[in-house]
Amino acid sequence: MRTSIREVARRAGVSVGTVSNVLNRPDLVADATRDRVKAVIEELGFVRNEAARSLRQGAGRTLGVIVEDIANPYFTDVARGAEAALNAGGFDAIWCTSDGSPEKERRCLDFLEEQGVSGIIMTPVALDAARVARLRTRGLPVVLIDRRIPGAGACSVAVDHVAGGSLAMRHLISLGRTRVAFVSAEPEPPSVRQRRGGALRSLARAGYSSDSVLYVAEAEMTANAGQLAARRLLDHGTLPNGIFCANDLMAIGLVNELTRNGVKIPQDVAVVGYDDIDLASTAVVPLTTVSQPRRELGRIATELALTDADNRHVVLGPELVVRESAS
Amino acid sequence: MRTSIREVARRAGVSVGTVSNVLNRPDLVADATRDRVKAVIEELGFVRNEAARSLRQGAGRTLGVIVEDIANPYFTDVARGAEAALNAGGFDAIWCTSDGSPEKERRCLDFLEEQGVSGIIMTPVALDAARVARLRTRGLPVVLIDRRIPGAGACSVAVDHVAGGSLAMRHLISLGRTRVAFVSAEPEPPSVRQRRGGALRSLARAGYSSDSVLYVAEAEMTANAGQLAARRLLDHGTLPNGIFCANDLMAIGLVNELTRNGVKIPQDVAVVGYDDIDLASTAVVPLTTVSQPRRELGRIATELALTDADNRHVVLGPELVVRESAS
DNA sequence: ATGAAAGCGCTAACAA
DNA sequence: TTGTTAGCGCTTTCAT
Repeated sequence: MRTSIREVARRAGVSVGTVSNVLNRPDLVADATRDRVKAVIEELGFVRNEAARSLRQGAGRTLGVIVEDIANPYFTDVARGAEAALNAGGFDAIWCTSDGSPEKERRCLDFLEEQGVSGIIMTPVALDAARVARLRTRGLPVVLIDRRIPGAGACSVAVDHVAGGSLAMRHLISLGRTRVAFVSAEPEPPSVRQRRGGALRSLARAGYSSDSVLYVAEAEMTANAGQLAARRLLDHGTLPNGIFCANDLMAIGLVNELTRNGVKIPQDVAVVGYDDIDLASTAVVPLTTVSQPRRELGRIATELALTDADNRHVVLGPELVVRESAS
Repeated sequence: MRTSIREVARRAGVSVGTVSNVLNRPDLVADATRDRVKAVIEELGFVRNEAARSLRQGAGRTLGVIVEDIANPYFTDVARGAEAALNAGGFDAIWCTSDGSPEKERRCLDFLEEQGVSGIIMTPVALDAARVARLRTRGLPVVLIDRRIPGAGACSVAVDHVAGGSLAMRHLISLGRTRVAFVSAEPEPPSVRQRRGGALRSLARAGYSSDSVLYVAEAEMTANAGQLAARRLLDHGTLPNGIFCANDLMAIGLVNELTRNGVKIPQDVAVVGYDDIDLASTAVVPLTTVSQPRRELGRIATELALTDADNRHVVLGPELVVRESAS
């Protein structure tokens, strides 16, 4: 059986209230008493029962974080940024993984609500406005990463993907690579669609027709999917001279497959990724990519969640990181 | 304010006990009543307060999982395996990340204990036997992944790393690659030391001197560290003709760097990794590696945790996956 | 089949 | 400065 505050009180010869004070407002307790109680706590290895605490207080000191895919370095980096900020603020994080499934996302939300978290940070998959609105009415701050749900009162932190796509495309254009392919996923996440939109617009603005833009979509956004995309492009006949991938993982799989087939990067094809994950800089051909301030994203999300702001939307600027794969 | 069971009871015109029964033992409740209560629950979006529930019941239906490094695909795969099994058993997981820091590990344990989890699965960093023993006395099952702590009563699930290292080395030997380097980390995790031990023994058994085995250690076990190791080997003068890396991430960074420098893999150097992460098969040179049944590892850990076994130790067998990098 | 009520461990308001 | 106590929301036992 777990030792309770009562047992500590008994052994220290004080009341439960005093033990509670030692735990929560030590300055109210006389030095001698405090030391004695602390010694007993230490001796017994007492750990406060958080269930009772948050039941009593009505709110815990934990935030829920729902991540779409734990295997994707992009998400894990955002998560780390969030956790760091959160710990700094004396909070703890409860992680959940939605695995991109709306069903699992619902389960995660239920779980977090049951746990009585005092805020939720998430990368939404198929979140409906009603559910968010309900959370908001309950006084739960909800911060969405990289997506907005209009009219639900939730905050969001996002990167300007249109700008990011534009950045990537303008770089390809500056290298004279205007016969481009866009490697994406189907269904295409909103953020990726925005990147593509920004890219196409830049192409058009530079006076090039976007008719010739190849669109390759795979089922996922993994290295494996990138490899499949590369195979498809190779089979297609003539290769484009520039490729913009939906994310770095895909770019890595694609670059590897192209390299294996004797395609020279960037000479034959310039490749641009998105995210600037750790692996990007150590790829066979170090990857030119669009950097998203991921840790920062997590940090700001945490701040919004902790301040319980309403309807605040922060947009961060992406940055082009030029490496060998497109230079 | 969160709606409570009382509010549901009031609106449905029943007592709180009945609502509780609808939630937990629906068969005890008359059909009509049950439907009415369920309708109200739906309408109000009622979510059970888990704090109160587990306070009352003394134990929750959640397990704590402490992962060393959320960015390492090895751990995330184990975690996924664990979560799947756990959900199947009607449990939920609370994740924590120790980031390889003993200090943070302690915090995670405190947090999980406070949360009242009914078991802990972890990849220990610097866990002391006393702490584990205390958890065990409290009736908390503790399952360690890939490490044992003698005499604390905790269970463990591990892969036979000596066998794994041996597998890798014997394969290199069969390819005639006996001038080998071992790429590791400093400090060297026990599991990696075992792999190296197995490898060296196989070398000796095959009648080769292990004097010439190069030992390269970096600070981490990341792709970046692998790249640094490759640089070191390149600077060293003559390259070995076989390299065994402590894990796939290092192997990937190393293979990339070697490839960039015109080293042909496997012709000039054969490379073997460890883990068989997703990226291994799509690497520029698809990676020969030792596969650990990671999901399985997670699954078994969960089972041990849920059955509250004592001192049970499961050892799984690794498997050699031959791909181009050593063939 | 349903209701009434005790009590899980803790915090905070109040009393001493 | 310390003690006493109500009550957070729920489950469960015992009546009805």
